[in-house]
Amino acid sequence: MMRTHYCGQVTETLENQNVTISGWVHRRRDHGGVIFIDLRDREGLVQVVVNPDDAEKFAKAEKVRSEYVLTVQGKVCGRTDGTINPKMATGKIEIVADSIEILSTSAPIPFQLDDKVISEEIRLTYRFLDLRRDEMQQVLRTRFDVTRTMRRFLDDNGFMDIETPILTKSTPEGARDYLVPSRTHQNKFFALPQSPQLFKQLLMMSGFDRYYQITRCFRDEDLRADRQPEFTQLDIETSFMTEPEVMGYMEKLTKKIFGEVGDIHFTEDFPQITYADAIRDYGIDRPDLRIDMKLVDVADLLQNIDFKVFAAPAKDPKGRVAALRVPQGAKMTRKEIDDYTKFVSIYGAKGLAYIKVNDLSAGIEGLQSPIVKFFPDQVMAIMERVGAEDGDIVFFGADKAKIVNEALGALRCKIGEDLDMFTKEWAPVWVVDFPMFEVIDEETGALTAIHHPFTQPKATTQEILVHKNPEDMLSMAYDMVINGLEVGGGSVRIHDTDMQAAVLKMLGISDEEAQEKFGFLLNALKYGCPPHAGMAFGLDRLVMILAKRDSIRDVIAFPKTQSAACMLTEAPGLVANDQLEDLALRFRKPVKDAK
RNA sequence: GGAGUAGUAGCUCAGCUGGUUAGAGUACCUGCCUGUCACGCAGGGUGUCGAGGGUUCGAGUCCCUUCUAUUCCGCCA
Repeated sequence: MMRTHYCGQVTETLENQNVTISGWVHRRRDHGGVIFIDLRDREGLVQVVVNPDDAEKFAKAEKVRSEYVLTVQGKVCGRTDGTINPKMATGKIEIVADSIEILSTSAPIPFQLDDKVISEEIRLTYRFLDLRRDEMQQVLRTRFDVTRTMRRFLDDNGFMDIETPILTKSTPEGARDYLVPSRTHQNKFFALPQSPQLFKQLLMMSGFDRYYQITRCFRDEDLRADRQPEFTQLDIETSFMTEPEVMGYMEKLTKKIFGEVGDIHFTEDFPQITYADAIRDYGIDRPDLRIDMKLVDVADLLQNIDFKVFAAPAKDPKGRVAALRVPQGAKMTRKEIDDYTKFVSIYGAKGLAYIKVNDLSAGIEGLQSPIVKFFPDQVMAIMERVGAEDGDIVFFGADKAKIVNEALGALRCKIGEDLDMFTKEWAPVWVVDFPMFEVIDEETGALTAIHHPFTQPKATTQEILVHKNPEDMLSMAYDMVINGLEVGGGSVRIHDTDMQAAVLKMLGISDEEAQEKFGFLLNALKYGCPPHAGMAFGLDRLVMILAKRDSIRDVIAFPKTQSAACMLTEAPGLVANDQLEDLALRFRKPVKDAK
């Protein structure tokens, strides 16, 4: 027998019993006449004592090194006063070894498991060792707790887990697809799913009412701390449910996950904010509501001043002039302001004007700023509108609305973080009333769907077709945002052939293309489609915030690097020529060399 | 595609304005040690300074190119 108990579970309740434990040597302390071995398994550590009463056993203990794998048989003994280790869960006892078996030796490992800093490059190259670290063991356990809670909730509420294909069809719009060449259909390709979107809609048409799946999705786009080329979604779809009903279920599920896994209890309904309000107040469609600051429009006050930097965007219908008041920010140094100026330049902002509020009662004399001289008559009205108080600093953004929103929106979070302006630990919010379309080409007016082309607009089919400003049309889409992170999104889907055709038409997708790319869906719509709606949660992101990590790489067992490579397996790799021949593929010059 | 940061011993890092034989902690190896728990003590080995090129009497240090990791912009319904 190799194990009667997990190392971490041998406690004083087992005193005087004989146990067999197996695990890794976490540390060995050799005192010459007695050897201590901390043995580790997934449940924790326990101290093994090896006495020199048996030469063979002792010789083995002397040979043992870190990360050897052992089976130890011995008696659980209470420790005497003074040798108890209160830092260990098993510190009141130790196992006095009767026998030791070395199951596997280990070369010295490239880093120590309790090193506080290890470069990510090394961690990912030796991920199997990195995952031995307690931190990573905990994170993966949290991840499992989350999926288990999800499954329980959904099972209890009549949802069915149904699998959908991984080898599927490339669809237009959206992200770049990962492609898989077909051997049996040469020169044709499968695509890995960006999400099971169309399949889950088809399942609704098949009558499976309430579906869920914890499934992998693939998008061949550049990576970020919260974006991997393959990531996991909790995918959900329901039939015959209204928008509020679906959102209600999703909110309940979310509360359950946070409650059970994180001991974080959201007692109130998640607030809802419209997309338009989110952009106006926070400059972004996934506001971090832990920070109280808001953007304030001041364009109307500045249209007729001589200061072109402000006046021009103030008059431009596509421009925006907004202020961000930072309470007690006037103590910022010149260098800090310069750094923030540099920060907003990332988003295309050409500058970052500011006014330090030293003494409001002194009027304009009490303001310190390089720009007040350009609009002395308006400045006090602006101070009043933003609610300025002594000791504040007010930043200004003036440009195209998109630039102002992104720059001040990002600045808001950055300053909130730098000055530790968080007013609460958790801030969930629903963002609703997304626009249906977005203009992607100013010249041609070409549209793209903000959510996806199967989202139901808040309009009739007729209205869709004759809408003069399609970019003003709203959709029945909703995002769940927690602490400024989009953790999930969904929508009510189109369940009517004509409406779907109308939306595709607005998107400039021809009948032929629509037929070729998702004719199967359009066809299915003809045969009795229930009203349906759903949502997808980003599992990695949920786990990331629950585990308080800054990157989803930390909550994925084997993640990819920023260049979408796996440091452990060295994927992607070359393949044999035969394999290419089977697929009727051959190399051409890499795009880089061809230039 | 673009901007920033980093790359020196197995690991984490120091190495200033260019100057002799590149250091520290830790790991590792050897010896000693019967109560440690990051055990202790003594001793020991150690490097393609990411790679390539250049400037210089001389480059870890300066310049150029490049690779890798990472953060962000673009991109990601």
